[in-house]
Amino acid sequence: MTKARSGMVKTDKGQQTRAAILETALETFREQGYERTTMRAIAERAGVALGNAYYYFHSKEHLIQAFYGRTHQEHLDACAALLKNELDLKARLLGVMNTKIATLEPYHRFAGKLFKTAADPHSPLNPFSDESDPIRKDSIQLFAEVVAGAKIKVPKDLMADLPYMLWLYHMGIILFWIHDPSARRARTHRLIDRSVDIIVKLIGIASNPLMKPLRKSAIRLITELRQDVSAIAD
Amino acid sequence: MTKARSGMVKTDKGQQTRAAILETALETFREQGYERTTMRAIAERAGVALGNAYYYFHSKEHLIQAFYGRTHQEHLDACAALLKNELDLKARLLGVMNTKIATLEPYHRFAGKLFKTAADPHSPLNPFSDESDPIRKDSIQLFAEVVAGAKIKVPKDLMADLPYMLWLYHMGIILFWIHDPSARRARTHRLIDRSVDIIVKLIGIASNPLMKPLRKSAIRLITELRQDVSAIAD
DNA sequence: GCCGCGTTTTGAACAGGTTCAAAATAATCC
DNA sequence: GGATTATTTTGAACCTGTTCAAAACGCGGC
Repeated sequence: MTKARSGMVKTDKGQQTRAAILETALETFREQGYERTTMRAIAERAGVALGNAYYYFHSKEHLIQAFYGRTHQEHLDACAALLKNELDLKARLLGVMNTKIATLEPYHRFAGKLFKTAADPHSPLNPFSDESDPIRKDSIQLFAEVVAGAKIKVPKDLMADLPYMLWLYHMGIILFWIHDPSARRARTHRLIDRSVDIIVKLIGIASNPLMKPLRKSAIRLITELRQDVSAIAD
Repeated sequence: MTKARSGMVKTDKGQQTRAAILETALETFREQGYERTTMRAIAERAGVALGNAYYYFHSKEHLIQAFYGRTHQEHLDACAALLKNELDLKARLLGVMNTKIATLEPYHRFAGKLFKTAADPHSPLNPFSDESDPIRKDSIQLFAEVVAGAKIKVPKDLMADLPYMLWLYHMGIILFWIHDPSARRARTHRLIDRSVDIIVKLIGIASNPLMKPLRKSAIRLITELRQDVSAIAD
């Protein structure tokens, strides 16, 4: 997660410099927002030369990827207890979602710019990109646990793709959150309440044998969509 | 649609200059892509000074909005016949979607950058922004016609929000299309086939009286989401 | 100590988006 | 027509992300 992603850091001193730049960057992003933070400012504040920041991070955008990893890890930790103790699917999903946006909250200010760059198909920050693969896998895994640990019966076929579907759903919620200017993200929370309720109901309905044909084609669609998306890196 | 959006153009000569810059810009975008097209190149090719381009378009991104309007208009025209003659909902929706991506195709190359900027909540290009309101309304209206002109019965409550839902769906497809590198966008077309099929089935199922409770809460969710999103401009 | 070599650091230079004050041009009024 | 005002046009200057060749540093081997 917070691993060095490149072969450029060879010494301990290098690690420290890299860390210092990253800390300074995230700190400044939180304070000033992404746009208003210049690479020169980061370098100066971190006590290194401008070029040095580029030695460790290929671009300003690359600084963002560290943010992904960090908040994801925080989120995992914050969810651990809930996932260990709670058995009700609805409560589990609700908890995971609310925790997620709580984790992201300090960065709401620049989250917009973040998503902006992430939406670019050619950007390595794109959540579907190869470079994002580890975190994406990890993130989907989290939703697999949400389902697996719940006392609920779902058909095998649905079970297989449900984690991915929930991950997609969670991306949608984040997108909404980014655009949500309401106090304490009240609207996002309300949206989560409502949508989680519906999702759980839908899972129930979809599990009904009568729904098998529709379920099948929906799953097939998702499967294909998934393949397609991951095939994009060519 | 293609109306001048600012109070800065007062004379006929001004209109012409504005148009020239816009044409040159879109042309160059198509040829070179968005990133590789510099404002200096646009200005030079259009035979004006650099600053003049900024007199008519606040920023490079603002040049994109014209693209929205233009392709939307093209799409409307291309759909007119179908919507007049076809009665089957599935065929109507399928046609509108396939036509949409056909219209966008010449710009696929820079569509990524386009969406990238559009994803920024603070960008006027954001499809949910005030500045995008006219086109958005118009676009949703198109889907209202898709439904209204079909020989199909849907409950009133669903009818009210269905156009918006379909519009959201169509945004999702565009997002996929942007990321789709397959030859002749085969995957996007397949996704459209599959998803339209499911949507039509879902509409059928949701219209069942037994589904009323779930339908109600889903509609409520969408309604709120919609309000929220449009309330963002504050 | 000092040489060689890989790693890290530096800062100047470049590129392209953006701003702005001033100049040129067009429209309006007398 | 001339003066006044509004609109359009210009290009130099600025800012910030990015590149790169050269310098500095750290360290094992002698």
